[in-house]
Amino acid sequence: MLKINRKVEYALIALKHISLLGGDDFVSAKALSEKYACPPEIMAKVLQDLVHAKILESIKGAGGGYKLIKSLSTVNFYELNESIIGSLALVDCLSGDLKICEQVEKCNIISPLYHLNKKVLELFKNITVEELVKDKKDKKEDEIKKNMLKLMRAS
Amino acid sequence: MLKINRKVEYALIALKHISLLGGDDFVSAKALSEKYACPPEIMAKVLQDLVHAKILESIKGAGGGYKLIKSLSTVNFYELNESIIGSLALVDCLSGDLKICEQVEKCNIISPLYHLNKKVLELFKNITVEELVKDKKDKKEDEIKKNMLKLMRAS
DNA sequence: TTAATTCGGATATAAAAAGTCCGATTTTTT
DNA sequence: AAAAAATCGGACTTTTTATATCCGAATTAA
Repeated sequence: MLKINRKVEYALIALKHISLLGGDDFVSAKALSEKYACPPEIMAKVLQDLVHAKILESIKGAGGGYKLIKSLSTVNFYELNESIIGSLALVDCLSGDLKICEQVEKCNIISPLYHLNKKVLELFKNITVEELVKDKKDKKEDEIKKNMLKLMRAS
Repeated sequence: MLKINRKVEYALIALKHISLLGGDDFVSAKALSEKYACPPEIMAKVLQDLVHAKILESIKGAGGGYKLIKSLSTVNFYELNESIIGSLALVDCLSGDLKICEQVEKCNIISPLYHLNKKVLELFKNITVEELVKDKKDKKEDEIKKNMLKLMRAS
């Protein structure tokens, strides 16, 4: 519940890698999937989505791959999500896809949810992807990784 | 994606109804489920969760039901979610349940996601359930309902 | 004693997310 | 010319999560 999509995580991971590369270097889906231990097909699809969104450019064929063609300071987290999974919303009746909800007529909480939904989306819109892939280590990161590794050893 | 849980919606719907009732009136799960067109068993479970969270009090037996025992101004939306579905997080590795993530060691985006996650949860913590069930009609609500009904007729 | 209710566990169904597979195309390298 | 390394995109399968249902027990008012 409230989870962001795994593909969006892969996108951030890939964009961080690619943005650190810089220049005219191309990186392939395969290389990224190996480096970050995720399924190559999914990484490939995510990168394709980013091409469609004009965030990356692709070169086909042997030696091909992807490079950045848009400054990540001009892409916000809301847009990134939309590029990959489509419409975002806390509840279906507020999503762009307008799924039918049988409860509408009886529903007594539409309006407050609309405002809450708006706030969350605004939060996402106010965070650039650049900020999310910025290369800053902090204690939090080490702490989280440490705890996770401990947990994994224990199980 | 990013959806809040349907049970939480039922909880809000029920709490709004119950808070408008006021006083010492009890309302049953069955009555609520009929009024708001949702499955009675689910409404019942949600109400039980709210009893466990000491937001409602229940009276068993014929003529029994639920009433409010806590001011909704003292319950925030984060707590409401936790009462009903447990730990909230944008990604599993940041949830209280600490699910194992095979990518941890390779992951290069933990820290920014930690901060984003914190912001969203803080947004939820800063909204009281009282605000969410406040009885204010606005144009948005009418607009949304109108669009939804049009959509339903069209299909 | 019966009917209406809460309570809680178990299970089933449906929907969504995540992952896999396949075949086509493009381009470089041999 | 052929082979290898890539992107591309559709279809499909599997897994997980969310939603819903079912059942039986306990409680209490009528």
